[in-house]
Amino acid sequence: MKNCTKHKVTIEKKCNSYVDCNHCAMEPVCLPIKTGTQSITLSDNYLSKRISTPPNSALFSKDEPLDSIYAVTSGVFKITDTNESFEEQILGFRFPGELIGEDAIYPKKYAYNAIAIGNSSVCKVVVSDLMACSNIVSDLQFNLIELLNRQSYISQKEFRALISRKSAESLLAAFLINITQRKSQPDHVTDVLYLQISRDNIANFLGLRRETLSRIFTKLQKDQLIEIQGKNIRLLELEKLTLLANL
Amino acid sequence: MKNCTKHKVTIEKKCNSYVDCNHCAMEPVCLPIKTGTQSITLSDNYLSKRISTPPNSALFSKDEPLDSIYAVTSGVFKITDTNESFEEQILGFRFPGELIGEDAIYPKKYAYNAIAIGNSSVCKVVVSDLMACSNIVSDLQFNLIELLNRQSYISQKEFRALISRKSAESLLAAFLINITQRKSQPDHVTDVLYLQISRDNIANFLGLRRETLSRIFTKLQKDQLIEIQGKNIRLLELEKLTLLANL
DNA sequence: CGCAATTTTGACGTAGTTCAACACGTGTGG
DNA sequence: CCACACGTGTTGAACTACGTCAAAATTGCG
Repeated sequence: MKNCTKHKVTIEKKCNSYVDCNHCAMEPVCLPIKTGTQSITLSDNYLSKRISTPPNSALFSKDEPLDSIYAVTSGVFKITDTNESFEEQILGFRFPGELIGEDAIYPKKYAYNAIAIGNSSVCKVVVSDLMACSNIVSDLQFNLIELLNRQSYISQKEFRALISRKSAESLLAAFLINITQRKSQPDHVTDVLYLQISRDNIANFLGLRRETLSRIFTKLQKDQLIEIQGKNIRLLELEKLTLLANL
Repeated sequence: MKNCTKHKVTIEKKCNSYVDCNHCAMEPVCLPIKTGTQSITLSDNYLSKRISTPPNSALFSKDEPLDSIYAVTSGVFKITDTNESFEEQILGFRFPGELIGEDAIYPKKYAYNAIAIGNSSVCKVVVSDLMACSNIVSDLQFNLIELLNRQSYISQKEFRALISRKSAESLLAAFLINITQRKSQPDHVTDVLYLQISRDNIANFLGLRRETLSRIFTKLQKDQLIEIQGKNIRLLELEKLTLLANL
């Protein structure tokens, strides 16, 4: 647990979206260890360990054997694959409080690349250690199941915004809403987004050309639905945007 | 376990894609119970129970509280949601050997509707029973984690074929390949598909108009990549189709 | 400052949509 | 048995949203 918090202050200065252990996706796994009487030492020794990741650095790459599961604590990560033409294909993003690599348990190797966007940080949990712990601490295994399901839920939601060949306008609206919800802390919902993600990355993810995305951005601004200042975006009409997102 | 197999013969006659327990997604959960000395009776009493589902019947509906997880044993199911315009939106399909509803553990309610296409059948596992068992049988919980991850892996693969705004041709190629892989038993890969799924459902899932889909189907046939006889489709050039699927 | 990377704007082409008609099979009722 | 409706699938012609290519504008960084 110590490891989860010791770098908190320095990172908060750089990036407003740091999450502490209370808002961390890994909490259900860390928590029983923290409170359980039998295994406090396990956690302190190795269960979760903070790692800082510079911009564009890979947490892991596709097809590498599963080693650890990560929880984002600050910054943003992109989940990518490389297509036959060796172009990057962005499959999703991961924000603070969300997991990365948790879906590699089945084929025991990572299904995608995980790359930091900007300065980011994660808590790393070595899977073999986690499994070893889960044999000792009875609560932990069920928490783990819930935890994996929660991330699966988030990923599915992110994904659903994409399908069904909506118009580019709907796609972007859905994307903005999805991002806003995920970046908002449960206590206070923000309507101002700092999008660390570049237009190119958004366009890639949405399956649009950068030019098209740019036009849609300016159209939404012209229609008074959003206000753009570089990477800062204010959602002016959340209801209208939601309507637009659903076609 | 008895429940998993007793209807086998009758169903095999109607539908060639019945899976027995050895090929069932639920096997890692059923198996330790079958072999473990302590809990044989649990399984026989209630753990898995076969249910037949007539065409267009719903296994469960979106937002219903989580009750059971299902493993498809024959037929096909579609996973759907309803958009703001009350139109059906198909999110995916589930074939024999795959799970349905397994991703509802986190918010404790189903995230979609599950509807049978044609006569189908499932093994039903009540989640509360499963959890109760998993406290008793030590192997089971870890198997469950793997099991959930496996389905998550299958779903993600199905998803990925959709994204990135490929051409309609690539979309259909990717869809056909995905379906073929999932319907093939691990021992023998088929190149002949019986598509229980209607063109309308495929078009809906791929986000295309039925007219467009029809044109693409005939184009692929004209190009000698597939051979169409109603709902039966033979993949003639698997390599070329794979190439096409990847853009 | 100055160069490179990123984002925006404009003009034109195309893939997929839209709308409309038709074809086929199946079930229903007179 | 035919007439008709209805679901499903195919085909044609005009329209449009997005892609493509090219260039300008803006941002960010050494």
